[in-house]
Amino acid sequence: MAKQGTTAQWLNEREHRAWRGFHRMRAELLGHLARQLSADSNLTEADFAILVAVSEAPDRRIRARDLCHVVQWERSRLSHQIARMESRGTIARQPCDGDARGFDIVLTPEGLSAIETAAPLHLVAVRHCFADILSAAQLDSLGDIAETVLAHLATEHAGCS
Amino acid sequence: MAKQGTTAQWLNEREHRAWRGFHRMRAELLGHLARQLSADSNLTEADFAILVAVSEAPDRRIRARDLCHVVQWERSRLSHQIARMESRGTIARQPCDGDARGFDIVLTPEGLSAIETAAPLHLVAVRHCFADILSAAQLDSLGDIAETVLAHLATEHAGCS
DNA sequence: TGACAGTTGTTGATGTATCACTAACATAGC
DNA sequence: GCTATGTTAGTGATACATCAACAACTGTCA
Repeated sequence: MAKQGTTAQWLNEREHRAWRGFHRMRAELLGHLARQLSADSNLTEADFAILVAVSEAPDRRIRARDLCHVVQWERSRLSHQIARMESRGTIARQPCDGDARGFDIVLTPEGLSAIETAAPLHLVAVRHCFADILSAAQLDSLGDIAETVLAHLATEHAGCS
Repeated sequence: MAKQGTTAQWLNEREHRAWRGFHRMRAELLGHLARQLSADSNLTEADFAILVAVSEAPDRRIRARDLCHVVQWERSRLSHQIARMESRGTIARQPCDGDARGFDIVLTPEGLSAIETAAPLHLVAVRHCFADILSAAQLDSLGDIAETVLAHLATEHAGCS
């Protein structure tokens, strides 16, 4: 690996442990939950997120544009995902009145039953591998850490770059 | 959303904050670092991981099988990544003596210069968005949390399921 | 009207992840 | 030697993510 005259300290032991740990936790934990979800309900994480968002919307119907904001995805990513889920029969597109450009996304009966089965199972998995094995202090600390990092990134983006 | 007679407590305020925070931190932080890396060095995170691993191996040469262990990837995932990087000219495959099945991965001159440029820039980014904005206590706590979760998942897998 | 900027959503190319499969090898028994 | 069995190595098919380019519609303003 290279070193440059422009300094930039290497990570010390503590920093390195935190960074590596974060990476490995992310990889293993999310991988585990995704496999579990797929085995239990034949849904992907993406499917699950969309189904939850639609099922929580008023009348279980939401315009694609608004769904983008709820799940914090880009339009294109949502468009591809919607197309896949439509072909699998969990959701459907319906015209959106007042604006011929847009579409409303609604749950099909299959989609509704899928999310009603999957949600409690997924909750148990999150409890089992995450919430129940960490202390209150650890949960608070993780919340603080995330808040700190996210706030930093937000100011970063606000100032453009 | 469904509730089932089989209980399964919903996440409380503290648990929910930690879980949502972890998810959003992962998405925003890793997304930011990946964009930065791509802009600075025209490398993906996967490219970076492989180049680091190869450049740290003895003689800057490592057998595919061993590289799998170093980066903790599945063979198949590595195989695809190697093919892409070979086509982009950052690494090359060479026959491996003693075993006609395997091959060694080596850096090309382009690959070497890419990693020597990228590594210090990436380090600065990790410092700036992560290591430098968290306290020592927070770094320790995150390390502990990751260790706890990973240890739990390991025993989980050890006992099969 | 009609030009035009902004919004909404789709598409295609490229990159990435995972599963199921085949090829190469090792070892044991005949 | 020659099969049977199991392991390791790598690829192909399929699904998902991201980016850039595009098409369709809306509202505004001349």
